[in-house]
Amino acid sequence: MKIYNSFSRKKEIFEPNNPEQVNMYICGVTVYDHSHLGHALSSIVFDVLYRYLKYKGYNVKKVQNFTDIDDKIINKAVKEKTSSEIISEKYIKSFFHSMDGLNVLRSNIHPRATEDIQEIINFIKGLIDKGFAYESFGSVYFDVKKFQDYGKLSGNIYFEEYDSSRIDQNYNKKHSNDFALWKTSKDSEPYWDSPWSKGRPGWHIECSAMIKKHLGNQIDIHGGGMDLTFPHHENEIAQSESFTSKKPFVKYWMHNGMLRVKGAEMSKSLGNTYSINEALKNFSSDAIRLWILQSHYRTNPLLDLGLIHSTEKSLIRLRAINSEIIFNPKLEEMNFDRFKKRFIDAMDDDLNTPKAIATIFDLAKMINKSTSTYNVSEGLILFRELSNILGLDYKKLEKESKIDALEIEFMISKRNKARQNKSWEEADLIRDELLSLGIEITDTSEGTKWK
RNA sequence: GGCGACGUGGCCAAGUGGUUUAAGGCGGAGGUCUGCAAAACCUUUAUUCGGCGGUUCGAAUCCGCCCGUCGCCUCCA
Repeated sequence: MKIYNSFSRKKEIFEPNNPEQVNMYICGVTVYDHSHLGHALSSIVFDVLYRYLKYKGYNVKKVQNFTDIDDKIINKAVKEKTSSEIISEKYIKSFFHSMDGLNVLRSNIHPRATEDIQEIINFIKGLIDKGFAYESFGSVYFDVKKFQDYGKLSGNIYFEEYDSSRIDQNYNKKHSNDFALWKTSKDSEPYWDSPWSKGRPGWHIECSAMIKKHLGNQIDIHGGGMDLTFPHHENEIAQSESFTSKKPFVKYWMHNGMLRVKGAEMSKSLGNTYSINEALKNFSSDAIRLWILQSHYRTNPLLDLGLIHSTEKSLIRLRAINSEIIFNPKLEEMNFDRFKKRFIDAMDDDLNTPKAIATIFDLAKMINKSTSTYNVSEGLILFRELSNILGLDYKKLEKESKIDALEIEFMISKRNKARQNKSWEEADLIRDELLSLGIEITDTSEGTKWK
């Protein structure tokens, strides 16, 4: 299997540090709002990676954090006259609701920054002891100039010359590009006791501390959005490699592309977001997953609800394969191995899900056209096996029916009477009426079906 | 200013030197089936890959120039 490593900027053969065990860490969300479709993109991509690695026989340990203490959470709590715990708890629940709705498997561990404060403090202490960090007015900063490799992931070395006006002059940092490990708290802000001040952790340190605690000094895969490459992931490398002296901290860096909305990145600060929970009211999880996975994960797709809608249509055929195909054991068995090979070859090539999906559509077509001449049971098993890797479960979008089943059956029998009398106009009228209620009628040799 | 990506049919999107005169999805056209539909299946829908040069026996795929679009560099998946 090959994976594109953002660090080397090349596709590399995937060989975990331990041949049977894969340790992966995915940057989670800051919980101050509902998760949006950009988060769905990232979560689905790494969910598929997780499922595929397990399919390939690895033991996989996946950890995804929650940043549950941060300026934005505090601001929101102030605005809503409540505590940051209540805010973060609310949006963690919302996150899980969204992820369950998208059929994203839970990670093995979902650590929260506030639950690992002691590890974070110990980590910072270690960095100070080793000379990589310094205290300043109760806050602690990482001394970027002490870490020779700074910039090796992102290539951003001379960024301090970019725009010094962006640096908050109130911080007492040695260099503009030093970043906070510990922030002293102001006024009524939440705080934890530390050797330096009552305060809270900086953003980047939690990931370093949690990775060390839950996965060890060196991990196989670290994933997240491209927007995190700098400064977040650059800073993680600086912290972790300085603390443990083990290099590389991460063997494979994976970054998904950013979902765009009419040219701009979808982002909470731009206010152009579309929440996952909202999307799930209008589209099935399969449609959202297929739409996302039909583009390669390193591209920046444009959000277009019409495209998700057309994906929903393409699912009709796949759902029918999953639920309606009847195979005949008396017929000669058909071999479908070539589809499996195509699928695996595609996924082995840096998760080429568009190609993998094309294989599933071709497999579906082959099953459909062969049912009367061959036993397609193995094709069906394979179809479900491959679909599962992509997290497609073929459940329909649950919409509350405005009409109950008995009434539908009554209308259908009424229509069939009309059909027997060859009163086609009346029959079509009833069909249209049912359609307007969201009920689709299909006349088959075994009678009329509806869904 | 620095780092980087991309430009493929009406739309979305794979493919990155020869089995590709370009996969798959949506949409369009015709057909089988049907009372008519729907679904399914069959046929069809880019001699062409932003433009111009070059390398090569051979390029959408490599190189150069030009045009255009976009991402990151600041909290963000």
